[in-house]
Amino acid sequence: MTVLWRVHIDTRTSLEERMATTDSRPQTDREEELYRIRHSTAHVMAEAVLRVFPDAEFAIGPPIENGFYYDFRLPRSLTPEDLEVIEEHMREIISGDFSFERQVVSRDEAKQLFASQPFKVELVDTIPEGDEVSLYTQGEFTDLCRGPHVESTKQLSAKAFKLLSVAGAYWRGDEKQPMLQRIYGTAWKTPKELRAHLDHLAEVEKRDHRKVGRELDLFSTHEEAGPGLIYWHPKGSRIRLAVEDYWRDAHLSSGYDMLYTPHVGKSWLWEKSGHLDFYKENMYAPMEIDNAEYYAKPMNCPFHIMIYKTQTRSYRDLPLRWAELGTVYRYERSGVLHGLLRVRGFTQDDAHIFCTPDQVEDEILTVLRFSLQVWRDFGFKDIKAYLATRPEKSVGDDESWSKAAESLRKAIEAEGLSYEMDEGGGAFYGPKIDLKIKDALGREWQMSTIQFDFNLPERFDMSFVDDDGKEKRPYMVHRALLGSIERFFGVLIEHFGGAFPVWLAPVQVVVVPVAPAFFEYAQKVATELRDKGCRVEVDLSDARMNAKIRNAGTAKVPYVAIVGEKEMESEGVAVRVRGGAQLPLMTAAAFAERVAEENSSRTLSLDPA
RNA sequence: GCCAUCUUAGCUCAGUUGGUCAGAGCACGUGACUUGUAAUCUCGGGGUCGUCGGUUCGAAUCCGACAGAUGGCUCCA
Repeated sequence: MTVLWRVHIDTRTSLEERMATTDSRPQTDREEELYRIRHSTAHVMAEAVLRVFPDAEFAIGPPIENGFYYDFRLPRSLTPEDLEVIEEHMREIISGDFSFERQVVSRDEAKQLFASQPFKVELVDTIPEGDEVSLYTQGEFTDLCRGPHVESTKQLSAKAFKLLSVAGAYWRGDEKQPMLQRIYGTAWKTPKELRAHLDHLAEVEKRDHRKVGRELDLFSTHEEAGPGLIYWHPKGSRIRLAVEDYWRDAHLSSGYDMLYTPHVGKSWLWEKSGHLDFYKENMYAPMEIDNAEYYAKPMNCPFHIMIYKTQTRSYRDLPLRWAELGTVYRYERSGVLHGLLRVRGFTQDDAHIFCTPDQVEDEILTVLRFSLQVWRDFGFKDIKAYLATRPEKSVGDDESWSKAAESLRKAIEAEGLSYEMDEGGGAFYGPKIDLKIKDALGREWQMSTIQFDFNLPERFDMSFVDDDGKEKRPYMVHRALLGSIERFFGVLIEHFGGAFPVWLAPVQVVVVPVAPAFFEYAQKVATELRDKGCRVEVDLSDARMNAKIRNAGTAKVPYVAIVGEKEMESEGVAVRVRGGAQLPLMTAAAFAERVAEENSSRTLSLDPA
């Protein structure tokens, strides 16, 4: 309720949260088995912790995606060395072949048993009336637990788990509650699966956009100049330009108009919109100009509405589709900032659609279809929708809500998208569709959002004149496809691991002369490529050819055009494709043609064929 | 914001118990070499060891505060 329109939250998959939170049992046999393994490994870890810290107080320890965690209150902070000791104890316990014994007790018995465990006592009281209170015991450790577990520790593998990290976590996730220490671990059926998972984690680390961004000289942040604010370097900016050029073209040819609006607005605007009531804690402090308070904008919507209201709008004018790459500033708590994915200043690829109630269904379908096309063009094919409906506290009448939600559902089904319902998960001002996009490493990212707004048109008293001559309230839909350009860039970097397709690559071709004698010809080739619109660099340094090729490879440049005696004679180029493949000798003109074609068709793969 | 960890040259990192410990590789500059598909060699410049304060004869090293970064923190048997 405190948030009017946020697309910039929940940077990463909520899969983990869902597994940890929902009551849903695992779907498949394999999931069921892993669930038991992880849950049981968590108990084994708790027993190991108990051995090291006899005074430990235990909170909760559920299985999560790929692993498990357990929260404790301990007499001192854990160190990485502690994890090794705990792991050692765990291996010992696992090899001990202890069985997991289930036992049902009364609430009073449970409370007595856990007299020295305040968190457990609290948990007993949260078990719904009528549910059994069950305990699981293995070895010297007994836990209040719903189960299920493996039958015995011998069904766990001492070589298929690993403790990964220590983190702080509030008891019951409430920042007013005590801070506990959480140990995260991963557990699998076999050592091979564990290795595969650890390899996956290594790959994720390798592709980290913060690392790749520095290596490829794409962007930076500066603590002296303010955290969470992104500096786009020339190469990063070049990629952004390619993204924005595409974005603009796609919007213009899909019936959108473009807007530019100010970066700040007087307090009147934010009072009117309600942001100062509901969103103030996320806004930058006001600056005073001529005795008035101005705020840096956290959202673009009020500005677009101002433009809407400059004229009396007729039903004949609608729908209006207004898009803006609007840069907004939001105060994010210091602990949540993360590279490009969670920042304090960012550019939304924002749009607002104003339409009549009759047009809503078509508009929603069109905007959904459009966003799917955009994602496919960037090489993301695995997309899932989440349809969020009316929460308890909300504005607007029932009819509008159900009509809006219905149009969202119809659009999803018309596009054949798989989707999940998020009942009551809509914003207070309207239902929405969120799209989650899976990247090359199988991670889900929440990027696009399509949201109805029954609040702002009311607050700003927006209207259009209908065919019966009466003034009516237009429907307003917010939508962002890429979300924020910064965050999209971060995901893009990790999706491609920095090896961008030609149409996005900041440098598409590096021309490498084999010796200074061919510098002139190399420049001629570069000019020919440049004339065809290719982004090309010539390496005229006095480094050796091998070093030049290596540098281009490290920079993940798609093509290296090598020129020497043979090429000069035939006006050709010897092209090496990123990854090492070699194209057949071709003329410089033919190569330029090829790159230009890949550029304009936004080819994603780099096939030598 | 809260918990933990971290902060040494542009980057990646060494620096044993506080006492020539301010180092290496890459990058950068210089000179030589003039090369056919992932690193040629030479020499050189560069850091008040995040900031401020404290302990000590002496601090990159120990203590505290602050800043930033990193891993986490809705509900949760």
